[in-house]
Amino acid sequence: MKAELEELLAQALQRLERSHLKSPLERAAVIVERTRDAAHGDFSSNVALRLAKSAGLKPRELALAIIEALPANTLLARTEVAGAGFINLYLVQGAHADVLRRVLEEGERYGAAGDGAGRSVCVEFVSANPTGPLHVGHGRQAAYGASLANLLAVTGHRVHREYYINDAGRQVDILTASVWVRYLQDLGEPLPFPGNGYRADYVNAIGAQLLAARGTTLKAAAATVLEGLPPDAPAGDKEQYIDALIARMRGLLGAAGYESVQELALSAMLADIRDDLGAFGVEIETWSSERALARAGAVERTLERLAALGHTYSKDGALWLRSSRLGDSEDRVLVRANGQKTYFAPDLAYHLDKRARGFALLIDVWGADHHGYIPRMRAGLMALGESGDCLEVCLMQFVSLYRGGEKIPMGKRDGQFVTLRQLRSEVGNDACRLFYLMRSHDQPLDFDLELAKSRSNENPVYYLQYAHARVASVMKQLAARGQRYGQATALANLDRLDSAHEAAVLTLLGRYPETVLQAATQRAPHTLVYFLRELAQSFHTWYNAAQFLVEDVATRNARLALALGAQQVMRNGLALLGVSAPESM
RNA sequence: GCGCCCGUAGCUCAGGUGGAUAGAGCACCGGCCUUCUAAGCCGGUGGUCGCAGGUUCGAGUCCUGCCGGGCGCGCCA
Repeated sequence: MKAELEELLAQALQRLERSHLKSPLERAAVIVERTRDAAHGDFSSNVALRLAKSAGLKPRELALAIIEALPANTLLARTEVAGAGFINLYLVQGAHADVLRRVLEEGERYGAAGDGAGRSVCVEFVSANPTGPLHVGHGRQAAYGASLANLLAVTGHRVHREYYINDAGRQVDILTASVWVRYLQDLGEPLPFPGNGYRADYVNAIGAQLLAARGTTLKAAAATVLEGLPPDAPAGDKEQYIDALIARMRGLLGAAGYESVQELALSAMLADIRDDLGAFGVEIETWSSERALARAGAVERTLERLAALGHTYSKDGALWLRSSRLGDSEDRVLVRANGQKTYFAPDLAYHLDKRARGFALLIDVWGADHHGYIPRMRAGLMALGESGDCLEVCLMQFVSLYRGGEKIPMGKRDGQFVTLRQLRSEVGNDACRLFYLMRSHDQPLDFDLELAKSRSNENPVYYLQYAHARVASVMKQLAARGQRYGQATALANLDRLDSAHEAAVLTLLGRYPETVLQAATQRAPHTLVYFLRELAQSFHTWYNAAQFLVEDVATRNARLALALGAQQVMRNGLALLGVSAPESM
């Protein structure tokens, strides 16, 4: 609709270009937008204001000339010049009815607008370390990533949802040792729990699982384990202690024994995470393992390629990337002096792998605390011959939990944090998803548990769902009265939808595809939430002002058609947000 | 010190590539159920858009400098 109107204006300008105007006009200057105020028509354009100077005319004069030069069309009922030189456009009545016709015809496909042109996009999100359950911060990333992926999919992109598992490195070793200590404690060994270990219930549970699976085969005496180890905190250094403990565990169990504990711990954690996301309605197509990638030699190949291209050098015994030449503030270490790779090296290999798998665009959803990491990743990709533009990072600001106005402290090591699972079971998936998506991603989120739980009018979830359920309820009432909805009758009588309330709902239905496109383009699912609130409000207002189930068959069916159209758009929008659309409440 | 994000109504926040009188929810005040679900609707109160300059027909939006808040600046992940 918008594009067609812009085309009409462009044609009018072309005519003027020949007769009135001196300098040629830029096509890009023709912009038509929805009006905020119905008194300004359905659409308006500021093109005359923008071009007045170069045309050598006053804005209002130019606007008038443009209107006179408009080609004949079937869209516009009337036009006017208003304000400083705006051109207001009023659509013919039938144009609104056509929107409803399309909604009912396209059903769940309505709103799909194909600007993506089949571009393949990999959306990587959550990617939490498998050393503990997902917490409320991950939940926000999950809701956002899933919704963004949905939006991209309906705007013509080929979307792939992915989770990167950091299943290598020191944190996983610490988890492994923590589990083993709990296991030994269960066997009665008087072993102190390491100060730097993961002290939480889930570690105890995995320890018990290990005991059930392996019996006493991994047992070692506390004295043997502790012999010669440096002191733990507070007397000593907890980092040194845990590293020594891990080394001791490897020595006592052997590589295979150690690996088997780690395997069990990782698979338990991953099972929990998969289950959690699944229950949250978040679909992941590929779980990429850092370890698997490393074992396949991808990290080594990446380092070799960087070296071959002259982007690395050695200094102080470490291997560095010349990232400062590619937009980063400084060079970055890839391999430490002790021979161990930094987190950066395998992560870069992983991103290269995604490109090799054919994704044109890599969208990463990260926590805001990782923002300093972006230039380095981009520099790494550029060093590997990729375009810096192939990576796009969406930063999620933090989530703070409140209960009754009081902030809940969150720390990962002390076991005090609130998990996503706890949050979901307390407030429900729908409230979770919507609360997570109500704010812009670069706005910190204060999540109040009591508010999200409340079944009151403070809770916006019900407001949206209620609009959907109300239509279902009307249809049930219709059936109870022994009447039926006739779509053909409805479509033949759409001119009965002549009230201001009905016009408002129709306009919103027409705006839905633009909203979806905008939300996808700006990576901003929250704009869809705001739209749906508007739609719900517009519907509730109409519902209260008019009776749907009236005697007159033509009017009744026309109104039901509009109600069903609003319900359809509400359902489509909620689906993109991952929120359910109930038939009754 | 440098970098990223933020500052809009009492509170929590929206405000596509600059546009017409700055919006919503909550809170507060007053109305609406013998009629399709009152988890709803209608009306009202409430603003120097952090401050100061600049760009132009026009700035909450763009530029510069301050002030205030959050986060990050490891051979951690």
